[in-house]
Amino acid sequence: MENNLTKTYNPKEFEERIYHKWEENGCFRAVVDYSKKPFTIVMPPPNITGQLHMGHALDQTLQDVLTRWKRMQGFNALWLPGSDHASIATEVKVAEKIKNDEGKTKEELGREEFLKRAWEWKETYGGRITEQIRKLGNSCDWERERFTMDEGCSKAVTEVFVRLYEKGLIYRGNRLINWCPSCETSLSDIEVEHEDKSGKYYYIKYPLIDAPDEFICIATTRPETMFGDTAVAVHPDDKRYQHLIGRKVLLPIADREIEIIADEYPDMEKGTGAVKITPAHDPNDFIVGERHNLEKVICMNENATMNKNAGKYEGMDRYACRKLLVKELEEKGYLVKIEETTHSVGACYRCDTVIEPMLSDQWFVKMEELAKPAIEVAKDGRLQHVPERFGKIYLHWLENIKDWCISRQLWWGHRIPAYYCEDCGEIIVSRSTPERCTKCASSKLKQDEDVLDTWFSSGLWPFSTLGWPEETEDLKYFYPTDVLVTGYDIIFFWVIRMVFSGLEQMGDVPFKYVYVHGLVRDEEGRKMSKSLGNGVDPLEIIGQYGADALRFMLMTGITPGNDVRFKTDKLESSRNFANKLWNASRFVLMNIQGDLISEEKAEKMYLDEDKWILSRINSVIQEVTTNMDKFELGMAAQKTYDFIWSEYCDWYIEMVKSRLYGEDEADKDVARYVLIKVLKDMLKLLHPFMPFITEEIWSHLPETDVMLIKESWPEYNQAMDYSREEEKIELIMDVIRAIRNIRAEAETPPSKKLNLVIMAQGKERDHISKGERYIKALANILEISIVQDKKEIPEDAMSSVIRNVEIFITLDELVDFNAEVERLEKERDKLQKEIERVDKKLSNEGFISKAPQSVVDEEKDKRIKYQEMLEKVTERLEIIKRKIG
RNA sequence: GGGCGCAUAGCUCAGCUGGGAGAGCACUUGCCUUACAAGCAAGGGGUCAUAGGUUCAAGUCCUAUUGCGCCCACCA
Repeated sequence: MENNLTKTYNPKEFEERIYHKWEENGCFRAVVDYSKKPFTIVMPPPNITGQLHMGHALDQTLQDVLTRWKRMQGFNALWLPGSDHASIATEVKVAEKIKNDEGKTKEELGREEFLKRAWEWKETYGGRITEQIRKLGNSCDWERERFTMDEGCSKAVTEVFVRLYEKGLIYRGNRLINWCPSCETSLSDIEVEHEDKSGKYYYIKYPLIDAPDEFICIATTRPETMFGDTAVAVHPDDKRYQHLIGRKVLLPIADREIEIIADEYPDMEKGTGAVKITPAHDPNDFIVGERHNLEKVICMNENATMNKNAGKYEGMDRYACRKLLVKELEEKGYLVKIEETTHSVGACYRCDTVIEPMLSDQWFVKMEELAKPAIEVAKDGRLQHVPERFGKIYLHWLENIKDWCISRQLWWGHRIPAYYCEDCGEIIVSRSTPERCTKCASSKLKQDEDVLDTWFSSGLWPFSTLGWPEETEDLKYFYPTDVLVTGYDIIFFWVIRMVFSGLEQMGDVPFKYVYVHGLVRDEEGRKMSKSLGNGVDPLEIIGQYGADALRFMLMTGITPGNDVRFKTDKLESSRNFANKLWNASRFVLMNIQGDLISEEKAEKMYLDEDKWILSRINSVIQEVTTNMDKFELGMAAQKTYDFIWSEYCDWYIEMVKSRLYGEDEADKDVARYVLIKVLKDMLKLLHPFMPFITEEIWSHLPETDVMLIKESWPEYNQAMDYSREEEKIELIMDVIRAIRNIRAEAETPPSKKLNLVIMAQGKERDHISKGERYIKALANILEISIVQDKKEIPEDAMSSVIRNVEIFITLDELVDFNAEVERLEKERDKLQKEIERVDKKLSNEGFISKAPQSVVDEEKDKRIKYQEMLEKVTERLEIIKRKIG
């Protein structure tokens, strides 16, 4: 047993040491063991693009709290860590770095060399991230660390691709996709962020071929796409245009003939009711084009410059073209008018460039069939969202799902396992590189240049990390995982993909619960972002306040699904709490020299306050466990905090001091026993939230050979339920509070010892006499006399009523009776008000007959209690009033 | 256009299945009391957004309204 805690909590002294100790002792390791139930969480793999931010700290702390808690509960807890290659995001970063360092573009460098640099990047930043995860205290099984592009995960990706292709669920198609002209790749629908922006409506005349003086007027926000127009559509019911259907117009500038067609698509109320149809550059127009078999004319290049179909505008950027084209249209009399408008514009989620809908050959996943089982599991409860409302969002999205474009024109990622025969054009999708074309036997095969959407591999994470497609023991034992913890911002990107992938490949949900948390916002409530520069670095905070304080700050006062605000205040208060616990532990350690007595021996000698604190921690254990079961982690942390500070420190330690400093050795032994016992339970309850400080204190306590991380979670113990006796100590506490109150109001220095007279009968008298020494110590009282006769009440005293107990404090100086009257009158008024309120309730027929008996009885008891108190206060008032005339 | 969330003390937020309003910080007063000034003790401060409804009883459930925020959607 050691007792060398420093005076102030200093996390730097032990956090790193303790983490090493855990790791060295394999505390985070989880291996298949059928004697225990598994509890599995796979870590949402952080992107290797940079370093951890506060969002990660929140996300991971939640997971670590759950993991540590379940581990203590006896589960075989596996928290599997890893990182994500983050295809597009990393590629952009690496390209930037190459540009800065070497002044080269990635094309100049070449694919192979570029990938080499990307792997170097991964080594550097991946390593940095794992170090950060360690600093947070996270108890993940490092021996199982994975990367979305490691051999196993890559194998899983190929396997899934091939399987889906063979089932006809992956297809290659020439469709309209979202194109980022800056990243020069396609994007899936959810990778496009829409924002309302102000723009202009351009009304343009398209003259009729057979009647050049007549024209049809269309409205568009993107005139430059007119080079891709292949029709003008009007609604079949639109009377204005009936006579024009089937006739042809001249596409101005482009000098091409296009037909006016009838289609349900145009809205007669909007614009002119006539719409230019550009199937290669607008998703709606694409559909109309399909219906009418229209030609699809592409008028832009991949970098969003105009192509040869734009004639003299070829090579010009789309916006430059727009400007000049409008000018030309105006000059030539085609422009009718320009209106201001706001419309939704889509931008790339990585680089914020306005996306261009483009017609392109891409790979897609057919979603309808895959979505069905994913919908089912959410409906039948096999998959549950915490909080529930996210289940609705999940369902709504799945029920309206569209095919998923999975090919990306990038280099960093899983290359698509499709090969094209240069002789016959056959497409071969294969697990390994084929040697010959399966159709014409040609050996001239070329692999698809594209890579897969990064979320394709993330979607397989819960089983690819456990060894799939091999049928590993791990997979059998740990899958399905238990909880997925993630932010609401990636439900669509990630959660849904994992669910349908898991159901399709594994035949079971990838996890039973989805715990959804919010974002970490800055002190002003703004989203933390790089562009605002308002991000807070978790490592800096850990350096300043310690990992435990950061973790606790993130865990308290939060509710699932809601955003958390980063507050320095809250951080300080968490750090102060750690310090409080630290010092309480120091106090305990200073007072427990020697061996502890046995439980049997202690049990026989418990005093009231021992029973009280034991009973209280027992209740707290029960409540906190219930909260944890319901994912109410913030509430669990709060209750633990309150108990430690307001009950153990503020009351129990203070009460026990008089015993520890007293003469009775047996009494001391019991106090020591209880102090340690309760402290140990507190440390256990707090450990998931503050693992470092609790483990450090634990190591100094007697009889702690097993590390706290391996200890079992405390359980409710019927034998420790002294709740019926709690009122004994609560009465003492009330008396002490009342004395302190009087003292403060009388402005008596706390150092001044006072004499106290208490009038009490029956069991209260008994309780108080047992608690005399605490009253003396905690309220700084010199002498207490407990009386039963009114005659013994000192005349010159201040008084207060607690239940049916009256206390009187005699002061050396004369009591200011006028002030005393005022004080008592306030007390009386308050009691009268209470009685009135209770009477109103009790006189309500409905209340008496319909409210539960226990509630009614409670009110009746109150009525009696208040009445008694009121009588006493009134009587006292009369005496004083008489006295001062 | 559809959906969701929030509105509680000066600030930031808790408040689970309805039964006398809470915490942290800030504020006032007094204390360096032998674990802790990163502390101790005592206090002030709230018609729980508004209006209805259900109920014996509503911060809590229902409806509507207002304000703020978010998500989804093919508004040419």
